[in-house]
Amino acid sequence: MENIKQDILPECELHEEHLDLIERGRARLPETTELYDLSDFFKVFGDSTRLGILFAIDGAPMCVCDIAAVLGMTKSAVSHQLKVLRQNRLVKYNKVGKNVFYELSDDHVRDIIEKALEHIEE
Amino acid sequence: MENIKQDILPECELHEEHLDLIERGRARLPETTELYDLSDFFKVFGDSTRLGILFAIDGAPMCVCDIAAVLGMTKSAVSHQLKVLRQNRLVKYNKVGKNVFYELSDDHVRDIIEKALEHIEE
DNA sequence: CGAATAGTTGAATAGTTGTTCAACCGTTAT
DNA sequence: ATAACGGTTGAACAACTATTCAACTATTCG
Repeated sequence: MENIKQDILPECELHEEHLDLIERGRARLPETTELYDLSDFFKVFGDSTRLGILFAIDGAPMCVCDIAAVLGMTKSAVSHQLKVLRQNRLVKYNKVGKNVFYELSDDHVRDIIEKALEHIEE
Repeated sequence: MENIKQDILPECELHEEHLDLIERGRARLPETTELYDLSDFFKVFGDSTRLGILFAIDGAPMCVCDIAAVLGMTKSAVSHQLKVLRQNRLVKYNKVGKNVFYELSDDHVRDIIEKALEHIEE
């Protein structure tokens, strides 16, 4: 999902103390793939439509049409975003007749959003 | 940062039960502006370079050049992303001679990243 | 002073992303 | 069977975003 950029020569003069800081900084850095997984995860929450969907279905499962009505959007747009949420396992669904009811896949999702809300209100 | 889409007519047939579901869904939905603030906040974390910076400076303040060396990127690219982190008050800095040392603005940032890491490892 | 280094910035470009539109599939009801 | 509805999908387009490049500021040092 993103390009890899590694092992480019630093452009600044590297005194001993800085070399030490760089060494320590590298040690704190997670694996590249983990960094990408993490940013991809946050990207899912970085869209107001997807957040809206998560809030809407939090507590009561809803079908696509009703989610679209709640958000004031087309079924298609909502369905596209539900696909993203599905792929990241943030929602689960079950079909009932012509309807597909979506709900939060677990309470973990709620936690993450609440933590962020806390930070914002300050 | 995003377009507003509201009060579009729902396209699906609205039986009474669905009207009730929609009503409840709307009640759970936060204010539009709050939804945008929240998604904007997550967007900041939705980039591996910015996450890398946050991990790198977590624990020890670092100057731009050293951050660039840790990540294997140019100073310019790092500086651009530091600006985003500054604007969202996730980092603070102080100048020492020619260097600008950046550090995490508070422990809240750490918490949020850890919560997400928990969710991913599963 | 002038040269060198650290950092910032704006414009340009390439890549990504969200919504729309139209076509499609599956289920239900006539 | 066929029409109608709920939902999904792929292509296209517009808007956005991250990196690069070059130019710039500020500070230090000779």
